[in-house]
Amino acid sequence: MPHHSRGLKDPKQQSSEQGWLFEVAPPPWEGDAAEEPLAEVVFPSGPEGEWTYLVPARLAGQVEPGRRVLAPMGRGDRLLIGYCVRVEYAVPRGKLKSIRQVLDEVPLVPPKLLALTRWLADRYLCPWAQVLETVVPSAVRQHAGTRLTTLLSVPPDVSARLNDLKLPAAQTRVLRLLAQCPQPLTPRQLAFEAGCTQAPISQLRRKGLIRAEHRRLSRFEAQEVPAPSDAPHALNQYQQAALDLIRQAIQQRRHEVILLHGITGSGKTEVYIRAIEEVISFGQQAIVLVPEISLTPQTRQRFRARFGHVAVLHSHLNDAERHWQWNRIARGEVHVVVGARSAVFAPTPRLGMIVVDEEHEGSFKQATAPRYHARDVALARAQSEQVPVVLGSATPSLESWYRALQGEYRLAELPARVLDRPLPEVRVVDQRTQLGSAARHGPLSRPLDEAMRQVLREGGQVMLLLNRRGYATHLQCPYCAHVVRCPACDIALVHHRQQHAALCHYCEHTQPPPDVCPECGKPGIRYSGLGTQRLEHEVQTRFPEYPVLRMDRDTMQGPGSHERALDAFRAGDKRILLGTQMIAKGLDFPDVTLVGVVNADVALHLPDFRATERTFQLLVQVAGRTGRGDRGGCVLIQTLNPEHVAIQAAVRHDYELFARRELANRREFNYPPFSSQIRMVIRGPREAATRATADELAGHIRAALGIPPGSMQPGQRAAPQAEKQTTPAGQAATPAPENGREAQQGLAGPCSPEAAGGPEREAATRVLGPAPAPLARLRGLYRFHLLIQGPQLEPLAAAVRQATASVSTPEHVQWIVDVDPLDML
DNA sequence: AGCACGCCGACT
DNA sequence: GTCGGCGTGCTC
Repeated sequence: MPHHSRGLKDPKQQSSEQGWLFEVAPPPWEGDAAEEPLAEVVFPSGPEGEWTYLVPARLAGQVEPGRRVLAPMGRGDRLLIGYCVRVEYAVPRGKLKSIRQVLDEVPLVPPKLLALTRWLADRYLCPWAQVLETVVPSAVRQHAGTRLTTLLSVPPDVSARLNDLKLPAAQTRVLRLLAQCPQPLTPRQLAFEAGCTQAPISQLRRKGLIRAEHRRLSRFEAQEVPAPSDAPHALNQYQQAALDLIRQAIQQRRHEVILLHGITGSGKTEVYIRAIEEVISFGQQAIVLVPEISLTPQTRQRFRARFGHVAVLHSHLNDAERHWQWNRIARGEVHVVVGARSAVFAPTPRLGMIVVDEEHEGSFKQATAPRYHARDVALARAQSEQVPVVLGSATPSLESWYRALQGEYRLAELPARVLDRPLPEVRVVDQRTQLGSAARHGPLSRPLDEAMRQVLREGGQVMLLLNRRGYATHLQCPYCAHVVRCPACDIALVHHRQQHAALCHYCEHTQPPPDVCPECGKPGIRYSGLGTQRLEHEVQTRFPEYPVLRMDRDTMQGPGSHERALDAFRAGDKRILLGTQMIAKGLDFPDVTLVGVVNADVALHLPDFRATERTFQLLVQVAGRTGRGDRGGCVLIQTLNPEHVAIQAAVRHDYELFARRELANRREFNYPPFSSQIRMVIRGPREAATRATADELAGHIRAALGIPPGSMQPGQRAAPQAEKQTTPAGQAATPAPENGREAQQGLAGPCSPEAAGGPEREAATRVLGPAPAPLARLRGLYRFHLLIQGPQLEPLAAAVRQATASVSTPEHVQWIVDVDPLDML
């Protein structure tokens, strides 16, 4: 039976039931004579599902849930590594094979985490074993940094008759030395101490006078420099109120979700730290999830300065370190675990709280199977362990915000910055009126240019955000309008002047930039579309006296490059910092008194219903980089859409305005949080076969959901967000959904009073597509996608399970299933 | 995932 | 007459 057919429900729909994550196994003492221990095993590389094996007597105590085993599979009894997920006492049914060997000395996954992995497999529609392989770091599976060692000791009965034994001199010396030793020794150590070779030791072992045991010991020595300690910062009234709310939940040992909505610079971290202190005082541990990008040395220092026993799980740990940290955490030696996405699986024995900082960040969603969202996993884990969760953000995701409005989460607001610093003034530069002077002013409008000059004259620093890397974002022939595209990906190549190459941002394809049109052969290809490289060039030309620092994926390659760049900016060697969104998040430079957004519209018109949300979040985050010192700050946003709600709300620092408007939009189109979604991408080397598989899958899913084929509900569009800026010849353009009607209606448009809290209207269940994905070809593969949408997730999931089980994939066609997709490209 | 069985075409 | 193509199905 496939493991997922048992239908564990979404925790949110089942919050009243306790213990929903746990399996009940009959206690061993209730079994009758014919019953014996049977192990349920799942295989990461092997057939899907759970397989039952006999536990031979010699392994009786060793086979337990969470430990890996070697088990025979198939006619040839090929030995496979599998995870034991359950041991039951039952009468064996049919002919069963036996476990051959146990691979781990202790469970790699403790019982509570094991239950969580099962929940993940159900929720994200992937094999249980695949989840286990994700949750347990490979360093732990490989026992990295440990060595199997022999430890020698003298049994007590031998110690007692030590004087009665008649032995050769060397053996007597060895035995007496070892008997005196408080700890067991390795053969090597013993030989060294006794000043002899291995021979007398071997003799003693053969005679049974020395007992040998084999243990896996860590060879890893931690060498952490103690961080300078840091005193608590004083809390303002809002921070105190938020902390009180969290502490209540901690003290009452109650599961509760607290959404901490705090504007940039409002001191959210200090609230987390105080709450964690409370957790530690109860002898429990806390997990803090942060986006990978904010796992900087500064963040590490901050936590290490306030807590003695912190494990910071960052991406530069080596295998031995990672394994050592995992064991430390599992032994309960760590009070606080700080890490990115995967830290949600930290094996803390007594979890007291989970904090998800910047909970709106898309990097919490894993891009490969299992495509989990760490925030949602945190919610599930916290519920099963009955502990509070704190979700913190200046711009909460609309999913979280909506739940807070519905009363599912408690809302704590930090509406003021620490030390009562004001928020920066945000001004819009309407580039529609600047068009005539664009040639003279290039990427920097006159107001931005003047503001920069003034700030630099006064000794301040400037940050410029441009969320596109490269020099020119497209290469186009002015005669035949041909745009140079990636041969494998059907996406425009970006010119990188430093590498002197045209390259594809999706597959790393690189080619020399053409100087004649590859289509019509005429010379003079136009390099247009502004990227960070060209911006750097223009700014440097315009401000020759101030060296410019550029941060994007191209300049931040080597280890430590990030840190070095930020140190240079902090020291004031560089006065102008420009870059992609990697400069927008979390940085704290008190001398930055001007932030310029060079083009706020970059992400605004992508074919994705979250485009407005992403733009608003980015603007608020980058605006928050200024005004953090005594000198105040100012933000200039260049845009062609000054009336757009994302920009207007950012100008006013008004999250609630944005949320109200965008929630109304989501409700109208039944997008999340008013519906659940599953996206499927079907890809393959041949277009026709790929499309056929997508059609077949869609047919099965529609049938399973009871949707007649070809039916179109009112308001349904033929394709899920399938608009491309450019449509290749022969490919039918599909009608596009408006990803933000706000674009047209602006703030003057209608806004229904019940927009964010009105009565629930049942959203129709529908299947959009198949249609070519916005990235219709990637790395040489054609891509089609389906969007399955409905009021509840579980029926959609059931339909997808049914369909994927009954459709077979022809010739290299693959599909992926993405539950709660964040990315629609 | 691997491995066998199975049912049709070109070789000794 | 066999060797071998890889389509379907089973593995505790």
